Amino acid sequence: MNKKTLALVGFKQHNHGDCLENAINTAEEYCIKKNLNLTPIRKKVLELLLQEHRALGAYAILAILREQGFSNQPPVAYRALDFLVQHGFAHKIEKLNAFVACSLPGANHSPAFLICKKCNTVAETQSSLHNISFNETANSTGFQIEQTILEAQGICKSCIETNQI
Amino acid sequence: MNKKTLALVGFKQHNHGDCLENAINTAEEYCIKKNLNLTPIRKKVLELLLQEHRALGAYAILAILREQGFSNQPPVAYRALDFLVQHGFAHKIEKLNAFVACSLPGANHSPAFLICKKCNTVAETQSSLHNISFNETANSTGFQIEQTILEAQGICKSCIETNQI
DNA sequence: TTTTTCCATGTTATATTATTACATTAAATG
DNA sequence: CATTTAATGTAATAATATAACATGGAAAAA
Repeated sequence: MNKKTLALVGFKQHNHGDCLENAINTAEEYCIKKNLNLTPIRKKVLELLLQEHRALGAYAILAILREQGFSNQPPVAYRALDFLVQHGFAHKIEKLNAFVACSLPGANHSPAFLICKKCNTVAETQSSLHNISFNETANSTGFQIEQTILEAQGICKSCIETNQI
Repeated sequence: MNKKTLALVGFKQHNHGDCLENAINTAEEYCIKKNLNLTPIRKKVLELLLQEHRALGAYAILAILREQGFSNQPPVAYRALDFLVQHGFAHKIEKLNAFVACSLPGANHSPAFLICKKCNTVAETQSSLHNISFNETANSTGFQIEQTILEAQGICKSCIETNQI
């Protein structure tokens, strides 16, 4: 139904079939190595997220799960998402109360996101490259950072260009 | 009830009575100058937020409003908060789905926050000082940023010290 | 001055997001 | 085989947020 072969990662064109397949393989290998249990539900949710380079709400995911025969109670989605987020396969976009697949799996990252308001694409980059000075400010007050959220909302290049026609 | 005279701004001690009074005065002057309507509800909500250097949820605010004789339907709180956020008197902390008074009023800022998980204090600093390289990354892909969210969660100095006893 | 418009608020209803608590099942461990 | 543990099923509800329409009152227009 959503079998695009070309989409956008960070607003860059790429072969989306490969992108998805690679990500799933990486996740599976990682889970084997770390002795994590990538159950059918968890894998399915990861696949759903990977099909989009957009954030999906828990209830959107739940609706798709139901179509595919899984139970459709909220905890089903939230538990799978918790697992994926906890192990770095997905991220929560706080601004949207929604979730995206991780685009930089394995990276020991604190991610940063660009969220396009027009097409809803979410692009991921490394926050650690950006927030050095923020960390320094925090440190200088003795504050110990555990998690940093960096999200920018705006309009992506392609939407700007499309609108200008 | 919550009449502390000493509290923390950005984890720094200060006279909180003055802090609150100054902020209200600044807001009132700004509203006169800009021809904005700082109605009783809006002013009350701003005062409630200013009394804390913590984030308050809309429903916590609503409960206090009710105690003080205002209507207690959700839109009452959300409208006041919308006004305050829109004009820079308050900010939404996305991570908490809650709101804080602006600590740097007037500054043409994009704010950044340090959120202490122990005491719930929220300290505000200027994001523009930090996210330059993030902006550059965005610009280089042609993405036009409209709003940047920068929030760090962790433990503040005072809570670290307290716990170590 | 009257009328109209606009803005703020009141109110009802409902949508959306998230969690708690307990039951059941299946796999892993002893 | 018995026991423990992890994952899932299920019901109920909590917490956050918005839509839609009614009312009131002040300012602007007539």
